Amino acid sequence: MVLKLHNTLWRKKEEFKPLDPNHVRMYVCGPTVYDFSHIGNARPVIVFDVLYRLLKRLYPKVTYVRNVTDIDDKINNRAAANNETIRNLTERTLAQYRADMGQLLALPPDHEPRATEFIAEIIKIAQILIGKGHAYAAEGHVLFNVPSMPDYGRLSGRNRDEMIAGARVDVAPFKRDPADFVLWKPSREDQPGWDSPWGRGRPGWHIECSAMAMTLLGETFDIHGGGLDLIFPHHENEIAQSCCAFPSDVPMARYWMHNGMLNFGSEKMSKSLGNFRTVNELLRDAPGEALRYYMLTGHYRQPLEWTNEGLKEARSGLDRLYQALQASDAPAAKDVPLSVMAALEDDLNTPLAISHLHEIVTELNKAMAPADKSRLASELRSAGDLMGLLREDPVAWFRWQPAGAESLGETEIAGMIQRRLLARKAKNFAEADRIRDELKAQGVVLEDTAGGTTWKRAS
RNA sequence: GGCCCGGUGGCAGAGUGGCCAUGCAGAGGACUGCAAAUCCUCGUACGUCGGUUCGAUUCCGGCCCGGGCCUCCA
Repeated sequence: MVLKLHNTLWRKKEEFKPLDPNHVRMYVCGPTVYDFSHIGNARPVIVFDVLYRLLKRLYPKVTYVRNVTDIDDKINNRAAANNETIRNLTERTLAQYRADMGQLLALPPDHEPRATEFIAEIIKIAQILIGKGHAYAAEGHVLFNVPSMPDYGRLSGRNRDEMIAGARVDVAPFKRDPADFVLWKPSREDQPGWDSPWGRGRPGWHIECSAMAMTLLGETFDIHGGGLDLIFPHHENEIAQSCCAFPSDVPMARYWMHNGMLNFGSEKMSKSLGNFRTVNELLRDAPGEALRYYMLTGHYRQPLEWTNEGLKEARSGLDRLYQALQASDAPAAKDVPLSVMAALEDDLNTPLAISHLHEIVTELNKAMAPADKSRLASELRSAGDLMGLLREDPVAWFRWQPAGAESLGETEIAGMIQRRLLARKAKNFAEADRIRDELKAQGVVLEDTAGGTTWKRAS
C-alpha cells in the first residue's frame, strides 16, 4: 500500500513522496492564543495528529511543527479588555490550549514555535523580499507586491482581478496594488513592537509562518496543513512570501492539505458568529476521547455537523469498542490490521477505518477460542493506537465522570453490590432489584456476568 | 457577483458502474431470575430532470437546494 493524500494544489489525491524519505517534515497552522479553543479549532489538531502518527509509522523520522501566534491585534485588544499583560494572556491561553489538546489525545508536535521568537527571521525575509523587488516599504509598513509574482493565486485558484473585484476591504493609500498585503506594520507606543529598519513595528499575519517553517523545516518541506478557511489569503500569501524569498519549483510545501469546517446549526462554527462550543466546556459532557472519535467519524475534508446527539452517539460507539476490549487484555499487535491501514493510507479515511474497527469488534464478540479473542483484541488495540484511540483501561472508560462530579463513591457501590449478592443468593430478588434500582437512580448500572457483578456509570 | 465544495436509509457517515459499508436509534428473536452486554433477523438509501451504457447512487450535462472562501477565522 502507498500513502495517498489530497493536495489542494491540484485538488486531487496523489501518492505521497517525501522530499527526503528519511525525514518527513510537516507544518500545521496553530492557534492564536487569546481565548479558549472551540471544538472547530480542534479539528486540524486531531486530523493532523492522525497523519503524524501514520507518518511516524511509515517513515524513520518525522518533524511536525505547529506554530503559536502570540502577536496579533486580537491578543492586544483582549489583553487590554482583561486588564492583563499580553504575556500573561498568551501564556495562560497557551497552557489551556495544551491541556485541552492533550485531553483530545493529540501528541505534542516536535516544535511549537512562537511568532515573537522569530522576529529577526521575519525581518530578514522582509529584507530579502525588498531586495528582490517583491516588497516595498511605505509609511513604516512593508508590503508584499502581488503583481511581482506572476503565478500568485495558484493555491486558491483565483486571479488578482477577481480578488480586487470582490474585495470588500479598504485599500490603504500607500499600497501600490490593491492586492498587496502587509509583511510589517508600525506599532504605536501602546502596542507591542520591535525595532526594525522601518522603525518600531510588528509583523503582519502571514509572514510568521514563512519564517518559522523556513527556520525549522527548511525552505521547502513536505506537508503544510490547516483549515480550509486558511487557503486564502493566509496560505496563498505564505507561498508568495516563501517562494519569492527562496525560489524553488516547490511551492513552499509539496502537499497542501486542508480540513473542512465544523458546522454548528448547519453553519460554520466560528468565533465571529458566536455559534461555538469550547473544547473545555465539552470536556465536561464527555471524555476527550469521545470528542476525538466523533471528529474522526467524518472524513477530514468534508464538513462535519457538531451536535449534542452526535457526541452521545460517539460515546456509544466507543462503548462498543471498549466493551469488546474487555474480552482480552492482550497488548497491541505490532502490525495494524490491513483494512485499517489501507483506509488511513487512502487520504486519511478515518470513518472507513472506524467502520473496520467495528467489524473487528463483531468478530471479537463472536470469537469463542481464547487465542482468537486475544488476537483480535490486540489487532483492535494496534489499530486504535494508530488513531490515538482505545488506550484507556476499559473499566475506567465505563466509569468516567466529569471532573468534580459528586456521585456515589466506589467503596459505597462495592458495598451495595455485596448486599445485593447476598440477597440474590437467598433468592430474595425483590431486594436484589431494589438495590439495582437504587444504584441506577445514582447513575450506576450493574452487569451480572459469569465472572461476577461489575458496574458502569451511565453516560 | 467571482471561485470552490456538497446533496446517500430515522440520524450520523463511507463507498462503488452490476453483489455487504459501518455506527447510533428502532422492531422482532436467542440468551438472562430481572437487567446489562452479546449474537441473529428486519426496514426496498443514494436531490431532480435528461444523456452515455446491456446496466448508474456511482460517468456527463442542465436544474433545484445547502455550505465555504473572496474580511479576522481551524
